[in-house]
Amino acid sequence: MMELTRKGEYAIRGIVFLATQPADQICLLSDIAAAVDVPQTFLAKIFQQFSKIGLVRSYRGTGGGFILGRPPEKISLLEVVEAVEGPIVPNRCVTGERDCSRSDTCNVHPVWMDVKEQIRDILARVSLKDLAGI
Amino acid sequence: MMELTRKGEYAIRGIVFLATQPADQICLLSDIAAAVDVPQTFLAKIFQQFSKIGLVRSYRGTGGGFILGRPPEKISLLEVVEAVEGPIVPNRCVTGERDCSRSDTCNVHPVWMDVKEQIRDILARVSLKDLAGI
DNA sequence: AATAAACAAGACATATCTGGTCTTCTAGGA
DNA sequence: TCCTAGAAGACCAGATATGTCTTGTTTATT
Repeated sequence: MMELTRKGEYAIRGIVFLATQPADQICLLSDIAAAVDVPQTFLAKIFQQFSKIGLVRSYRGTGGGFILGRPPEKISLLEVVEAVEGPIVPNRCVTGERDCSRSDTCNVHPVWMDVKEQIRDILARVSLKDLAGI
Repeated sequence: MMELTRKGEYAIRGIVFLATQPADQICLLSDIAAAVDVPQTFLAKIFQQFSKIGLVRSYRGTGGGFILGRPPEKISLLEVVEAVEGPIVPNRCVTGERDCSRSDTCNVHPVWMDVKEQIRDILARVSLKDLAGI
């Protein structure tokens, strides 16, 4: 359980690769996909999600492609993962204040809250710079 | 992401309820299912998994039912969760030594190892006694 | 021994999620 | 005006999640 999906795995591989490239170099999606061994059309979806929240910047047309939206030390693994997998929510109770009729009496609740915070902490502390090994 | 399935949620609810009952009281599956609001047939499957690894003990025939396999303070939340959801494995690399061709060069690997250990630590520290609020 | 109460086990059904593909559209450069 | 490259969304197959149903097997009771 608690497994990252392929989408999340591909997302990390793709953006970490981008972080290894020179900061001003616009990378072709096809090159990224080939480099990290991910189906190009699938990676396209992922990078579109990145683009919407500014993790990467996209350029269309001839000579287009992608570059990081911020310096790699300013992008955390947490952001990358949550961008494609959604917020980290170990169980339904933790989702929000809402819709857990048991949350007031549920002793499990605080345990999941703790799990959630620990995971987020760990992932937030790791940047693309760390992962790219620069 | 990282979400517990309903099966896991039901499993916890069911066995925690059992922990609130007197230690020597054999509980009917139908009573447990009703108490924690879970489909009985589904809960049956879950308790069969518990039974196989000794988390609960089952008695068949008239007057049959379930009791905890060990005192509630000797059963951790980790055991319960892993019994029905499988081992905690945040990404595929962490599975084992095997089948991650990238693991040697992959900087993400140790991060997931860390996540895995933190989650396991937290869940291992919580017992059914804690959760039952005894 | 017959019967009824309970769990065991596995086949079956359905809905949702994953992992991808395909087509069409839009933007920019040559 | 072409051609290139990303944007966006429809589409689809397979896996997984979430149950249900049927048919045992075991046990206590009468």
